Amino acid sequence: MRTRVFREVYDTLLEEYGPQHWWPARTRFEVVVGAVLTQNTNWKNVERAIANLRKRGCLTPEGILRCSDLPELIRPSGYYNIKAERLRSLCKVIISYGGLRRLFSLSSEEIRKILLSVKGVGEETADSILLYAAGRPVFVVDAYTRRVFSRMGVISPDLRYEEIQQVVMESIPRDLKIYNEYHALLVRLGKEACKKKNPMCNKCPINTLCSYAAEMGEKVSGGHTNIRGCRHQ
DNA sequence: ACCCAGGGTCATA
DNA sequence: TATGACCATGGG
Repeated sequence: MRTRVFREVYDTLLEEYGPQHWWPARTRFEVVVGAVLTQNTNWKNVERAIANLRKRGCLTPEGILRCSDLPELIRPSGYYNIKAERLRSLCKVIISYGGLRRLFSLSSEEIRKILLSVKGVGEETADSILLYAAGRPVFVVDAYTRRVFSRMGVISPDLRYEEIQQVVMESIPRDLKIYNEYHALLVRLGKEACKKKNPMCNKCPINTLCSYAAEMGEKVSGGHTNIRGCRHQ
C-alpha cells in the first residue's frame, strides 16, 4: 500500500539527512514572510532579504506596511516588486483580523480560506504558513513531492495539489511533527540532488530512493540500481 | 551562456 | 481545463 511507501521514503530520508529543524525563523511572522519570499526562489536569497528587513525592524505586519522602500529591501529574493505587493496585501489581511494570534485562533479551514484570498498566496504558500507558522497538521505539497511520489509509483504525476495532499494525508498519520519533517526532508532532497556532484538531472529523484524504487520493482527510466550512481546523462 | 530555486497570476485557446 | 508568459535575483 501507499502507506508503506510513504513510510519508507520518510524513514530513508530521515536516516540519510536527519532532522531538518524547520521552519528556520525566529518568529511566526517571519515564517509568513519567508513563505512568500521563497516562492520559486533559493532560500539563501530569502535569508538576505529577511536580514534586510530585520535590520530595519520591519519584521512585523505594521513594520512591513510602514516600510517605504520594501521592494529595495527584499530585492535579493527576486520578483521584488510583485513580492512586495504580496507581502503588503497579506499584512493588511493579518492586521484586519487582529494580528497573527487572532487569525491563528480560527479553524485551519478558515485560516486557509483567508490566506488563499490574498493575491499571491497560493495553496503551497498557504499550507506552509498553516503548518510552520500556525502549527496545524497539514501536509505541504511541492514540486518535489509530486515528482518523488509519482516516481515511486504511489500517485499519478498529473494530480492536482489538493488531490495529492489528500492521498498523502489519508495514508500517513495526522501528525504535526511528521508533516513538518517530511516536507523539510523532501526539500532537502531537492537541494542535495541539485548539487552538481549528485545531480537529479530532472529525472532522478535521489540515489537512495532510486535504489528503493528498484527494490520495489519500479521501472526507473534510465535504470538506476545502485546507491551512488545516477546514470542519467 | 544556460539552468534552476522551498510559486502564483493572468491571458489565451 | 490547460498550457505559456511573466515576475528577477544569485549560485552552480
